[in-house]
Amino acid sequence: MTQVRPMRADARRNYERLLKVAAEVFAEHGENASLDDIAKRAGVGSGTLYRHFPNRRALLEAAYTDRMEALAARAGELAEHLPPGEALMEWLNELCAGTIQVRGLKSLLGSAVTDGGSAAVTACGASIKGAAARLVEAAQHEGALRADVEPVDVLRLAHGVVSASELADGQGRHIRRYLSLLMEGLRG
Amino acid sequence: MTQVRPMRADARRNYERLLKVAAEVFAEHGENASLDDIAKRAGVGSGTLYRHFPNRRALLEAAYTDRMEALAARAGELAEHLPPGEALMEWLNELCAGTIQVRGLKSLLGSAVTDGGSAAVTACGASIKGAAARLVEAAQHEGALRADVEPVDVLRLAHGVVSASELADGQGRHIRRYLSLLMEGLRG
DNA sequence: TGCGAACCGGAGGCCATCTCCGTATGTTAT
DNA sequence: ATAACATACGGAGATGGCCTCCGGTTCGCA
Repeated sequence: MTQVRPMRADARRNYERLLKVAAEVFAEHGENASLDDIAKRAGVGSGTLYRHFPNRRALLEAAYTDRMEALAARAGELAEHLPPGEALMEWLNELCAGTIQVRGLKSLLGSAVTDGGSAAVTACGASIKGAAARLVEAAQHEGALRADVEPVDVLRLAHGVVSASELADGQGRHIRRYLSLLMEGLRG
Repeated sequence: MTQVRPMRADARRNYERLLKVAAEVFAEHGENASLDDIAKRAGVGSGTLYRHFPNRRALLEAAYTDRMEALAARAGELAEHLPPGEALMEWLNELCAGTIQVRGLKSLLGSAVTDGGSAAVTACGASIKGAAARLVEAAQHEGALRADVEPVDVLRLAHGVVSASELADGQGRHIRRYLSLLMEGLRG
């Protein structure tokens, strides 16, 4: 999957700048920020942007891969220090909080758990799903979670909690409450 | 609130055509359908559209008022024939199903339960909230619902269930399941 | 029938997305 | 060092959506 030939130096420079700027702009203005504006702020023509990232989603994904991976890694830490049920709850809480804070992350997490979407399951989407699966299964094994829900259901419902919370205030003050309501239902 | 002078005949005609076409187009293409396109399909200049409906939201609201009112009225019927808890569940189910079927209704229902949004609470938003309040309070009175949730929380969470369900398949096949999970949590 | 008020239509300004291709720059071999 | 080639750049411009503005039309009333 690595390039046969390494990227040209200028290409690599631009690629990196775009990634950095995109992360900032998406976080500030949300996932619908102007791509031309991102290109401009990166000191690059729009053609260059579209060559590196064929569409908005591709750029969004590339810009937030690291955050997604961090979130996935966080699941492991929590699993070590907390009982399965609490670990799941805490992880979902951090996931939702991150989703609200970093505008633009939401649709990315959403598309990671979409069925009929683009066939290509992105790497970071897989990480998140893997992390969720481990936490969910551990919780189920311990009886802290009903057996008839799948990890992907949990992720989707967490996404739903974020949506619900956004209606309330946009700062995520209701996340914890809505999430514990949800967990109550998931407990069985 | 009624017009001092009745609308001119041509104005009324156009107004009505726009409403009809808008309902169709929003249902088909979602809330982001092209307004110019709606105007064109209604055989009207875009100026005319914007004169009657200053912005997208206004048109959306006008186009779906009847559906919203029907949904609100449905709450009363269900309350008569079912015990409170089931009535609420069933009503939420119909609400969510309608939200998915008629693309464009979702954001309308969403903004009805948004806090920091436009100050003007629309009439149909109030109807929906009233209907929800009655069902929720009846259910709480009977002990079928925990006492520390407000009607608006329930509506927001239902909106969240729709979001979750949309990630799954776009036809709402998971609504019932997700909703009963939610209700489980809301029961206390 | 004629007049004023009400209303219409669509051209056009603005902004965003995305493509295309002449030009510039990095890279490699000599 | 330099030539020569592949690679990448950039920004003009096509397309399409939003919304405004105003010359022209139509309606309704006397």
